Amino acid sequence: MSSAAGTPSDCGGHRPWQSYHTAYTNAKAGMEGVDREKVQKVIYEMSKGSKYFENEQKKEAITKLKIEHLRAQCAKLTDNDISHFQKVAEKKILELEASRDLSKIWLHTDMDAFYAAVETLENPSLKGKPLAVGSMSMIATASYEARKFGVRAAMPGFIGCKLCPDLVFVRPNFGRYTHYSGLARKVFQRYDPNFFATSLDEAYLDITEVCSERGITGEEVASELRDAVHQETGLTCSAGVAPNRMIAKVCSDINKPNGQFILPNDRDAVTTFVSTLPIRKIGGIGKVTEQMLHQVLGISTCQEMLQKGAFLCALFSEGSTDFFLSVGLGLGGTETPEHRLRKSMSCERTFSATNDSHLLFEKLGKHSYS
DNA sequence: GCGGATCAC
DNA sequence: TATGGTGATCCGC
Repeated sequence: MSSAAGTPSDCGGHRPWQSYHTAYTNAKAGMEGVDREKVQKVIYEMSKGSKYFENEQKKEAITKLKIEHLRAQCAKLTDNDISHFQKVAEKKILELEASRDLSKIWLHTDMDAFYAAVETLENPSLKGKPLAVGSMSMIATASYEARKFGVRAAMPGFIGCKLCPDLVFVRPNFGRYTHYSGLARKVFQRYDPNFFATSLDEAYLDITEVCSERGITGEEVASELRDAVHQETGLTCSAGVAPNRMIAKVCSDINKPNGQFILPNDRDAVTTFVSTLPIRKIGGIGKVTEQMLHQVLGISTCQEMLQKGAFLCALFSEGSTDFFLSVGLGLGGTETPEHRLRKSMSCERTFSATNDSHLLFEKLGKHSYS
């Protein structure tokens, strides 16, 4: 199985910070000129030895085991197995291709550094300053000025301070974000009354109708909508336009902030787009899945999902392979999903680590009904 | 079924 | 000093 050889992981060497990757060490909009090596080192130095760090390492060890297991399974495959799964994959790809729908135009919008932008709007003295909305424990959103220092959402504030000593902190004011979110949604409503929001600052719009009714392109709708959002909220947003939601979401990130990217409803355009697209850009593929697919099968781009289709079918569940092959074809989300009700509600709070059984029993008592 | 893992925001 | 909260889904046991 030499074709599926992963990259040798050069971990635990003399530059240990290079192998410590957290959710916020990823490339993101606004991080272009950042000295990644330096940021990595600071994060590592400040994390090293903490309980959090230990837990991260434990989780990494589990991922490593999973990868070993998948590699072993891979090595067991006979030529017969492989040609069998090759046929399975080809059949599946044909089925998926037959389901391709290029008749819809989807738009994904994403407000730029939303919480930080709202706080700056409410308090203009913050303009131009590196700003973190959150606390010393957790940063919810970082302004673009802060991102230049490597400060990012989901990073603990004390590390942000180390990276950017002049970092200004503002506590989150969710009432404000809800208000501005409502203003933006009023705009979305005009372009698609059935639009659906995935968070306060993101939404998907099916703009097929508005395009055909007004005889305008997706690009024109995106410009107009972003203009209107700016007029009515004072905030900027970015947009992506594509034949399905999966790709539209990727597109909205390309020219962030205050930009847009349009992918035409054309099969070639879509396949060319996914041919070099890193799988990590796709919603649903996170740090772990990326590592597994890369280190077991050598997959980095969406297109490689198709080339390694037989191995995907051999190693993963039907649901997973369907998803992976769809990613390879650039398919995903053309129908408007039916409105679904929330299935659960919860409320939790983290308390500081303790071994004190008295404190723990007290917590337990407060939270039990009996 | 349930709990753990993964993912997103 | 210090690494979140909420909701969903999938998978293996």
